Amino acid sequence: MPPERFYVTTPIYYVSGTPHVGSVYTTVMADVFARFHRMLGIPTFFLTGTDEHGEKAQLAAEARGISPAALCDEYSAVFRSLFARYGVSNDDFIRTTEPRHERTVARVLGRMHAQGDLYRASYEGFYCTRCETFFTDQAVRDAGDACPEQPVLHGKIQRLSETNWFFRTSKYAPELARRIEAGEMEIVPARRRQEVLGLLRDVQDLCVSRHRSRVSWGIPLPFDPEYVCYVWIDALFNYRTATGYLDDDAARRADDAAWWAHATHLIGKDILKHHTVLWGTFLLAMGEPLPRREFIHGWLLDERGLKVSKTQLAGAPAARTPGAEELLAVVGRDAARYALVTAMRGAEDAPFSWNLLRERLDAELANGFGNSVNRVVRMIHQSCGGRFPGLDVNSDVNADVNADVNVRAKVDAGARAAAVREAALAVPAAVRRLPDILDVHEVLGAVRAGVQEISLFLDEEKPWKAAKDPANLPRVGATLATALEALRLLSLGLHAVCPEKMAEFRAVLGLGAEPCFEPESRWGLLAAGAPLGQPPGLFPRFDDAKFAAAVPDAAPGAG
RNA sequence: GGGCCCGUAGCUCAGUCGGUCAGAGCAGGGGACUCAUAAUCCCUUGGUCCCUGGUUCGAGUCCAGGCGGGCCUACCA
Repeated sequence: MPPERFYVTTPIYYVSGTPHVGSVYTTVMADVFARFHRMLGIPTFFLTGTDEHGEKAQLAAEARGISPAALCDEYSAVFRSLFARYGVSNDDFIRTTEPRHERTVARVLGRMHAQGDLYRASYEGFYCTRCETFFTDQAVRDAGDACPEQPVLHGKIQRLSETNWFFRTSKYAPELARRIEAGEMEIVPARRRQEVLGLLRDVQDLCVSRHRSRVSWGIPLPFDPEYVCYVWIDALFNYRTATGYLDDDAARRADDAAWWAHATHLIGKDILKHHTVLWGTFLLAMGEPLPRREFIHGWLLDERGLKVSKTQLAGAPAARTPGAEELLAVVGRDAARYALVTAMRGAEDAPFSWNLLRERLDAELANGFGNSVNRVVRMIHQSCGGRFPGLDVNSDVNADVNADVNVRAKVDAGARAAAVREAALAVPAAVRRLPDILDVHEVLGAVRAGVQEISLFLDEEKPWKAAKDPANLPRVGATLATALEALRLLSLGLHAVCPEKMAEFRAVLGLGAEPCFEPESRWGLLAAGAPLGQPPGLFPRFDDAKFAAAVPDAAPGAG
C-alpha cells in the first residue's frame, strides 16, 4: 500500500559563500524521491530553502556595507538559481527571514515559555564568532587562542560570560527515546538509530538565545526582547511553517497536520543530532508527533578524504572534487543529477571525483541506456520504415517455434525475449517499492540489468543481419519492438533522475513528457504502426573539451 | 577522553539468521561482431575478506584487543 501523501524536506542552507556540492547532493536526492512519488500518483510536497539569521550573516553584511536583508536576498537567490538549473522541482522555497516563518517561531517560543520549558541561566566560556559556538576550557586555554575548529580561517576566540535562555531538552529526552524505540520515527539507514539512542542517553539543555547587543539579526524572543532566538528553534521549525503550522487559518493548520504525518527529512550525518535530539524534543514540547522518517546520508569526500591512489589512470584527469557549477557545466543537468545520485551507496561516505563520475556516466548512461536507445531506434528506421513494428508479431514468431527445423535456436530466442520482458518489468516493480525503502539504487540497478538484457537479446537475434532477407522482416520487427518496449519501461526508472532526457526519449515514442505510471508500467503499451521520431543523442560520452573549458586547472584525458 | 560508524580484487562497492561467500560493476588482457555514441557480446588476469587472538565441526560473517579512517561530543562517568 503506497502512502497517501509524501512530504520531503532538505535542510535549509545557510546563506554564506558558494553552495557546496554536498548541498546540491541532498537537494537532488530529495528531488528524485519527490519525482518518484509524483510519478506514482502520490500527492507530494517538496520543501527546501535558506537559513538566514545569525551573527555570520550579520557580520558579512557589515563587512560589505549592506544590510543583512540585502545580503540574504543575494545569497538566497544564488541557491535558488542553482537548484533551478539542477532541475529541482521544489513546491516551496522557505526563507527563515520571511514574515510567515518569524511569526511561527515567535508563537512556538511563546508557547514554550508559557509552559515553563524555557528558563534563564548564565554561563561563561570561550566563544568563536565564526563558529557561533562556545568551546570548553580544555579545548581552549586563553582568550586570544585560535579557534580550535578553524584556526586559520576563524582566527582568535574571546572570553564571554552571558545570561541566556535555555530549553529543557533533558525533560523530553526519555520520552523521545521511548518513541524512537517504538518506531514512531523511522531512522534510515537503521544503524543510525542506535547512534541516536546513544545521544539521547546523555543530553544537556540547549541554549536557544543570544543577547541582541551581540546578535541583532534574529527573531526577538517575544517574552524578552533583549534576546534573539539562536539557530535551532528558528531553523528547524521551517519544516512546519511552510505547511501552515500555528497558522491563523484553520484550513491551513489542517493541511499542515496532514502533510506532517508523512514527513521525510533528508539530512547529512553531521546534523543527525540536531534533527533527532533537538527537533524531537522541540516537537514533544509542542505536543506534536515526530516526523515519520529521517534519511541520513554520508559525505561526498574530496581528495583529502581519499586515499592517495597509486594507480591513477595514465593521462586521466586528477581526482579533485567537482564543484556544483563545474559539474553542471561539464556534463549537463541530467548527467550531473545521475552522477550525484549514484555517487553514494548505502548512504555511506563516498569519494566523488571527475574520474569516478566519468567512468560511471560513460559506462551506464552513454554506453548503456543511451547507446541502446540509439541503436534500436536507428534500426527501426532502417528496417521497419520508422514505425513501431508491434509486439503481436513477436508472439506469432514464438508460437510457430515448434514447426521449424531450427527449433532450439528459436526457443532460445523466445526465452531471451521473455527475459527481456521480465527484466524490463522489474523496473516499475522497483519503483513501486521506493516509497517504502527509499532505495534509488535498486531502481537504477534494475535499469542497468535491463540494458544488459536487451544487449544480450539483440546480440542473439542479430536483427541487422536478419534484415538483409525480407522474409525475416516480421521477426526483425518483433525483436526491435521487444527491445524498444523494454527501453520504454526502463525509462520509467530513470525518469526521476534524468527527467529532461527521458522526456526526449518519450517524445521519440510519441509520448508526453510526464509519464502516467498506470498504465505505463505495463508491458505492451506502444501501438503497432505508430511513427517514431529520430534517434535522440541522449547521453554523449564525457566531453574533454567541455571539461577543459570549465575546469582549467585539471588536464583531462591528455594522452 | 566518551559515544557511534567504516576498513572485502587496481577503483567503487554487494555479501540477509555463522555453512559453494571469496562476488558484481568499472579498469586491465585476449577474442567475436559491426545495427549503434571507438559501441556491444564472449572469455580472462587480479584478493592475507586491515592485524592478532578467541568461540565453533566451520567466521568477511560472532567475541576481545590492536591499527587506520570518519562523524558527533565532553571543563575527565
